[in-house]
Amino acid sequence: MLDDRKLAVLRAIVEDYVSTNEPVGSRALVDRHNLDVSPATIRNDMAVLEEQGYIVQPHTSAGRIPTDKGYRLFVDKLSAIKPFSAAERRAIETFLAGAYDLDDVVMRTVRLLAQLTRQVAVVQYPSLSKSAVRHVELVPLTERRLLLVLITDTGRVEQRVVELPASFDEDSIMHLRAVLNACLDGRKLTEIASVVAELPERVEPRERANAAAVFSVILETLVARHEEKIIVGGASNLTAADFSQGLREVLEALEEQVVLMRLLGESDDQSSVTVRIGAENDVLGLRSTSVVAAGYGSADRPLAKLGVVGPTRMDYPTAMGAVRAVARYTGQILAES
Amino acid sequence: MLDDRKLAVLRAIVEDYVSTNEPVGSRALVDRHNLDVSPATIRNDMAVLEEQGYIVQPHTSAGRIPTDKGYRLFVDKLSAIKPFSAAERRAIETFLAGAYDLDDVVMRTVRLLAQLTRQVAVVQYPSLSKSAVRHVELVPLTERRLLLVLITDTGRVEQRVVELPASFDEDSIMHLRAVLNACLDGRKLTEIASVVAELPERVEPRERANAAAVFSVILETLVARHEEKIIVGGASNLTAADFSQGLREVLEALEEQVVLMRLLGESDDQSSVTVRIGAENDVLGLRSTSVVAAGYGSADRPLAKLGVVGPTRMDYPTAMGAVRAVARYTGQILAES
DNA sequence: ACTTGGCACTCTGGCTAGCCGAGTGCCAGG
DNA sequence: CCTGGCACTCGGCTAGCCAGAGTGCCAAGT
Repeated sequence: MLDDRKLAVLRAIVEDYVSTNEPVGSRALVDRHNLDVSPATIRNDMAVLEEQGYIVQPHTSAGRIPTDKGYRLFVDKLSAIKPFSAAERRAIETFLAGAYDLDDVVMRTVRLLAQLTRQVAVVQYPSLSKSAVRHVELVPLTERRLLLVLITDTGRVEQRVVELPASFDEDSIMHLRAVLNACLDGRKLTEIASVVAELPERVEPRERANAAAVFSVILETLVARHEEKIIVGGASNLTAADFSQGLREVLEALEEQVVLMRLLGESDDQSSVTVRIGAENDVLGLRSTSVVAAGYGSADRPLAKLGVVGPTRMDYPTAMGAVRAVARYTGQILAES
Repeated sequence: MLDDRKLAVLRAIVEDYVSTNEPVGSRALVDRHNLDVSPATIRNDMAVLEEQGYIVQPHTSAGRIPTDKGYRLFVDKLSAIKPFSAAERRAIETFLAGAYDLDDVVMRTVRLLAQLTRQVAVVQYPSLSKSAVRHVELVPLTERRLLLVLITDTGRVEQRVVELPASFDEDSIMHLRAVLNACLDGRKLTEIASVVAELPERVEPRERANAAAVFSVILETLVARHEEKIIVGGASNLTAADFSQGLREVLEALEEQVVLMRLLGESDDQSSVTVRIGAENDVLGLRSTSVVAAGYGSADRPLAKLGVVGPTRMDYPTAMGAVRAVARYTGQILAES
């Protein structure tokens, strides 16, 4: 259907358009890339590409620009992920290695990714549903209130206030704490539901009411609606690419945790880099953006996702390279701790 | 210097310009507000106001717009903070009351503030330096690593990884934990420095090396550089007001924690609402924005700051009203827990 | 002394017309 | 199948113009 030269033409169009942000014409193409044919030939090729929906012209007698479909073909067949040089990788590694806790790792990751790609970076905290419990702590707040603190093996710390039906004494808390730690330690959060169900038997009858309150908080807020935390950085990079449809919608979408989850979550393949182009993100308001995402974590233990969001007119090879490299190193850092 | 009518004119100019975003001329003024004088009179007044630096005209023969100095006078003398209706206050209260932990309170606050003012909202977490320790927890991670978790009375939870010089056993950790809790519980973080200095005496000699590592982490990361956490919301509201100087700078500034701290921190008066207009924020890049901020927390116990950032052309009375109301209720909610 | 109406002046913004250049599509010939 | 040529179509730029808004100043009125 499309011979080699036509594909080369498409690739050239994408590359030129990404770097210049201007519709690219037949003449410019033969000049910039060394295609050994005349502009007229290119024009014929472009006519075919347009007919097939890979490119369009904004107005009659302007150059062509790629469509979502064009970018898709480019990403799938015409480009290779740009690998990072040794120096760059070392820079990434040392930058991330300086972090002193999970919050810091995530913050550094998002900053780094934004800076490397000059796009908006999005990083999800290690998913609760994939984490295991390392420690549970109960801290008395007032007469009838406890602070439940749950620490996971990825270093994430979750806290919830528990309202108790009855007042409590130090001893019963100690006991409850011991029971919780004994039973939950090392368990994945996804397994906890069943474990907790059996717990009531293991506490004194007179403490059951309070214990039940604690258990239900664990189940409700930590397991059932396993809340995922996502942070965004580099929003100022959005101003560089002038969006056809308002910048406003994009910013709004990026403030919605739910939307972000969908953006990252949709990528099915856990290990490698996935790209969603334009309308492929069925999020209204992000129709003119692309998402490059990857999972991070060690191979045997995926933790969560991270990625960048930018205009469809994006330097995909570089972005994919950066996302892959950062995901890799972030996974490493977290595995070590 | 400025008689009553001139002040009224300035007020009218500010109000009109804020609502229309267009330079306001003498005719429009007499029409919209019921000043019982002719446009010519207004023109004379405006000439004086311009000479004194309260207003300028963007080009010859356009209307006038207020200068920073003009807004300053308006805020100080010509406007009253717009109080919220009972219904509005009730809405705020119920919205905030639904929160179930500190993170949630802060998140709701920032959302609420952004929505009420249609500006960018900025909320600082309860300041560590003003918090007291409620509980300290040590969780073993690996052979040589501990996770130090510190819970404050404002519900804030801080965590740090501690690298130990020697391996440890369960007992020594238990002991250290007990010592820490006994000595630090209830202490303000600012007092801790002196307390920690005396601690080494209270641990067994053979545990001193590890204990010292823990102490130094407490001092370094929690006390010395008492890190303040700030979150931002409603950035999409920036797109409404088209900034003279790039939106980019503003977004960049809002991503810098340090800058945000300065913005909020500068306000000296703890209790009431303070306003910084344009160049009064000596942050480069925020020269064309104003900051309306207030402290929150109960009267006897200030916790931190919150506020909104918007174009100098801002509805100050409403913004001040919203900031005051939200600060008040957030303070209340946190005092209760 | 302040206010007022009148008047001349100065801009900006929008509109139109016209030109240039870039780029295309098509066609006939190699 | 490629190529050069050619007519055609637009977008963007410039120039010129007009209308409208707004001002500053002045002389007269209260």
